[in-house]
Amino acid sequence: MLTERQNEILKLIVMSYIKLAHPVSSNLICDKLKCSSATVRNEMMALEELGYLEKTHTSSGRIPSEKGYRYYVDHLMEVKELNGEDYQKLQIIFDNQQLELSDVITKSLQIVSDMTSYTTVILDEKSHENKLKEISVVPINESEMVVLIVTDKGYVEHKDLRLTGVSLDEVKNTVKLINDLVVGTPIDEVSSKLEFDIKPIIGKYVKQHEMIYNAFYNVFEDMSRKGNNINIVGKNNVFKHKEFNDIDKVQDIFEKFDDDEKMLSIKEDTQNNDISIYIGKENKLDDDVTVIKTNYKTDKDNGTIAIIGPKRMEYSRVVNLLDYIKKQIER
Amino acid sequence: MLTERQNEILKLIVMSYIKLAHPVSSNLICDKLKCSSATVRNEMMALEELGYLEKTHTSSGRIPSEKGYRYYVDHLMEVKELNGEDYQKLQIIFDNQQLELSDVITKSLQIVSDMTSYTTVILDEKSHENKLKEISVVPINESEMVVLIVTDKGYVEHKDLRLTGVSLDEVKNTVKLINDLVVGTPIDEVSSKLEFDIKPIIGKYVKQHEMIYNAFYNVFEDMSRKGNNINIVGKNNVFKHKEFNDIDKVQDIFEKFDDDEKMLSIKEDTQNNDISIYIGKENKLDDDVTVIKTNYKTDKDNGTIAIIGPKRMEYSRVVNLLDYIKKQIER
DNA sequence: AATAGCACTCTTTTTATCTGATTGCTAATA
DNA sequence: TATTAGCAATCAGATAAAAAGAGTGCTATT
Repeated sequence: MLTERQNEILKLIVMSYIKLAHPVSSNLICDKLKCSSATVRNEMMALEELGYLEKTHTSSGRIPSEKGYRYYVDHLMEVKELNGEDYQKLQIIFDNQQLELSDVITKSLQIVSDMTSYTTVILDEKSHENKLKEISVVPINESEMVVLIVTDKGYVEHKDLRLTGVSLDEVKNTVKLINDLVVGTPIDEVSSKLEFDIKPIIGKYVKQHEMIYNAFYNVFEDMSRKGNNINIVGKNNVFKHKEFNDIDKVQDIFEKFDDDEKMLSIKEDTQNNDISIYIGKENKLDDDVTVIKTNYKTDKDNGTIAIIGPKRMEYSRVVNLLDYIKKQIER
Repeated sequence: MLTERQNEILKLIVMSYIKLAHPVSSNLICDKLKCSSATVRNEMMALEELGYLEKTHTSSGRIPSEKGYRYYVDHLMEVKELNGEDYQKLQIIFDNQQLELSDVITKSLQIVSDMTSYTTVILDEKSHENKLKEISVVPINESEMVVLIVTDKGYVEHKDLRLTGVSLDEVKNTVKLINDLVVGTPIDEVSSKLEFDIKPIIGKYVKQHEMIYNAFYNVFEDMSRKGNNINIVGKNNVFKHKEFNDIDKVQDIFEKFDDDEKMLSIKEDTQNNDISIYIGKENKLDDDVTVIKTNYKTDKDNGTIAIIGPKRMEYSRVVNLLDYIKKQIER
């Protein structure tokens, strides 16, 4: 257990380092505390021994270790109200009744990205709870048509189909058959339902059934596979932080941004609905960053929004922002 | 006018620099030419005086100037066949009959990006020649519905509509009205046609006409504005070239990639249908890169594909690749 | 327990030196 | 006259040494 003064010093060091990105010296701290630099040094030594602080070299000031950030976040950070300016800028988006939900999410995170200089991520998963609402077909010319699929949550998917030597009527018959039998099925179950319910009987109603059946089967297979959406906003903000002042580091993180598997790992591991913070090695993305995320759930879809920045992050501000956005989009 | 030997030397220098990314010395050249390094030096001096070569410092070897690259491209470059490996890798995509055209384009450029380590761009403009084919509406719940718009070229757009206090029948009446009167109209003319043909008479058929009219008007306005699509593949390849070994340069080009106006400027300025090459200052994107582009035109849509790389680019290979892709997608 | 003082450590910056690549020029050669 | 050999001059880049500055850790003192 840390003493009151150690808490105070650790807090000051974390806050100073977040702000100035420079190892913190005993002198800087003793100005704000009514004691001498030597005393602060003694305490710093203790904090380092306990693993909350680190040095960049023998005679440098101290920087927080990951354990230090974690302790700060868990015990020292003051969670205040969302600051006024941040609030106002976001409110412009939330007040706009015109926007669709997905636009609201994207735009609000765009704004957060701009305001904070961090990178934001939206991970949403469309497919899971969507049920097939309606399929329709629009012919384009003799051999081509567009298949439109709408789910009960308003999610739309479309696909070009090229079928030679098949009459439009036959396709329409198939669509009618599917609409009659499969509407209401969760979309990732449609293709298997197609296989067991439609395939055996389609021959009765449709002549060129094999070709048409295959085409639709593929459309639904594609669709259920397409579920995951990754939207990364403000990648270029990476350049603004001195921990990425090295071209190899930048390349590394950019390649991770493009690695879907890595990015999807952000979704994992949250049981609760709160805001979670993963500092450095605590996240699977990159040891040099902190990921702060939360899940959201609306009647249309659910997903995860996350903010990625250096470990030296404005924790309290980001938590406030995420919390506010989550509440607004769930409203 | 350059002498035969000067042509030969310039060509060797450009080719060597493209390959090795290192200023070319007189020695390197005289190995391949039956004359001494002193002779080569004299010629190099002449070529520099004429503006085809540059030095990085007083006693460095020579590198091609932009004028040098331009001369190489116009007069010295041998345009051979597409190389076998490049051909084969692309052919896998073009042979895949399953893929939609837009996927073929994206995937083939993805492959080019991977093979060459350059960045590729697809700029396509959907709206211009598309004519409205069919509008339909799928209700989601009492107040929400999805509007689906399909054009004669198979381009699909959809939008959520929230209308409170309006019956579905009235919306369907409106859609019927629009379908009857506006189908066949180019999509960027639809909203004005709506204003002059539909607005005056809609009141007769639909009660809540104002609200519904406005909703549809907005949908079409949005749609015609959405025409331009920018798809950049292989941004991270920038890291692979030594001209971008500087973090500021990388940041600069990444910010340009995100600047739609800058990227759209790539489309401009081509009258003909050939392949165009813009070296350094010749392009509006960035003085440090070369942009090689061509327009394509299919029955579905038309657009521009481009390859962006350092000025020290494998010109002949890239031209071959672009040419081949263009021909394949226009087939 | 807290502090003042000071030697010590290590980074950063500056300056100097050396090495190697390559040129431009001059004089000799074919 | 065109080509070449030879050589001093130039400059980037690597390596080393020196100086300056920031901040610590320890010891002795309050």
